[in-house]
Amino acid sequence: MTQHAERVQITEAGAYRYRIPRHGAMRVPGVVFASPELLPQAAGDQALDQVVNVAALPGVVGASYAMPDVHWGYGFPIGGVAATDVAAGGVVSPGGVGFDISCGVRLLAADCDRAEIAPRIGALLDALGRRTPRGAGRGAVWHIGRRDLDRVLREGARHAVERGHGVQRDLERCEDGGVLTEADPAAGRVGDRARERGLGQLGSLGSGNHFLEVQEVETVHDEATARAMGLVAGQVCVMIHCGSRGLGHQICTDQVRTMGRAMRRYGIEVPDRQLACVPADSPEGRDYLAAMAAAANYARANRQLLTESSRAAFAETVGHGLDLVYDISHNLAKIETHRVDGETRRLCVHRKGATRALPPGHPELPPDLAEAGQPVLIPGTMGTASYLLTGVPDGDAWHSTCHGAGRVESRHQAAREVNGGRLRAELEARGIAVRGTTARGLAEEAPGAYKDIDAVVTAAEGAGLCRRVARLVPLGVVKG
DNA sequence: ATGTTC
Repeated sequence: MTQHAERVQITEAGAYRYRIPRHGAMRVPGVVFASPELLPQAAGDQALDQVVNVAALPGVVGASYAMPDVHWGYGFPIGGVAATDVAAGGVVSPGGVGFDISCGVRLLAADCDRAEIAPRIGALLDALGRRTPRGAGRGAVWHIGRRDLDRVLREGARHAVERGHGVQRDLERCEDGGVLTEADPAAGRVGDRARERGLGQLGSLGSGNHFLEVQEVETVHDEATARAMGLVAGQVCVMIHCGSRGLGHQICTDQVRTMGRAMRRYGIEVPDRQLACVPADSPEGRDYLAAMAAAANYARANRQLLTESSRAAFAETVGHGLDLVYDISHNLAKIETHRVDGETRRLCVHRKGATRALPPGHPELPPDLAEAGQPVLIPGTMGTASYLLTGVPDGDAWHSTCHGAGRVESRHQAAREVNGGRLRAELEARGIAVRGTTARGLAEEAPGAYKDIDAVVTAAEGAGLCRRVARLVPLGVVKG
């Protein structure tokens, strides 16, 4: 029997902004950035209940935030952002990062326009498909031993580049330079099972909503910023959306198990056991963050290897190169410094299905992007648009914005309503080349199962979280 | 998301 929670009470609080006043165990209010249409409304959708639950985490400051693409997730909503004050016993929660640790997006810019590659798009997609292991399970392009895997976990994309998989400039265009140096995959943090799964999947795409797309810059909203990021209208790009595969999933599973036990020792109570958490500055909290960083490094190395596969496919079919625009995660907890009530505080910022969006002038930007701001990469649904955004001064929610379209139908529901073969034919008829894995996999990712990406970005921009730079549309898609 | 149910 299903028991439906009482509807969460929300009030309008400005442009594309709703507020959930504090009640019950909430330590801070909830803030939801959305239009009326984007608010979770399906019966049984408990995303807003999850926003309320997150507001009860020990040490949480500001608000429990939800982005316009928010939907139900494990403990935390996907599209949720919450920060805790580390020095005040603020917690870290694996549920606030998600199972696909450091899942993220990479955008590559080709030195050619659509017309130039149009005659060879089929051959290009064939080559990309052939070189990109995808779907559930094994499939690596870089076969390494345990010692090298340990270096991947410690050094991320930097290690891949050191071993010849990429160029130095790639690292300059990765968040954190492609490596979280606090990673520590010591035994007890990253187990044998996680390592075993990771060894067989380096350079693979995965499944679900992960994809590799050849895209065209369809609309440039801000020419100067787009140019500073290396993009002009009509240009061909590659967008890669994937994460830490089975390794990240296994690390999350293992950490959630141990954290559930540790939580009781700290006397922490949470409204949902999926919000298991411990103080970020505790032995168990530091263990989680070190293991999470190792998984994040794997994800960044993985995207680096997928980049090299794409470069090889472009070189052999169309004879063009690919420059990295940026690589950004949307599933991560980060220790960051922010102003809270007039004081500088160290916060553990959880972004789960939410993207960091640094404004122009932020000290963490690479020098050649200092004036433009951080490229914020928003993958849309298969067959629809994707966006390049940037951060804004005084960006809300600790400089965060949306991460994608946001699912509104379950995979099961989508698969029941859509015929994968027909969907593929429709995409091909619209000129979008498709290299999929299974018909069911395609059906589960049908555009109708997601919110409208244009509406999500309009809400994120309207709420003052980010600014549009360019809109990209697919020419061909390789689906996991 | 995930060797799609340890």
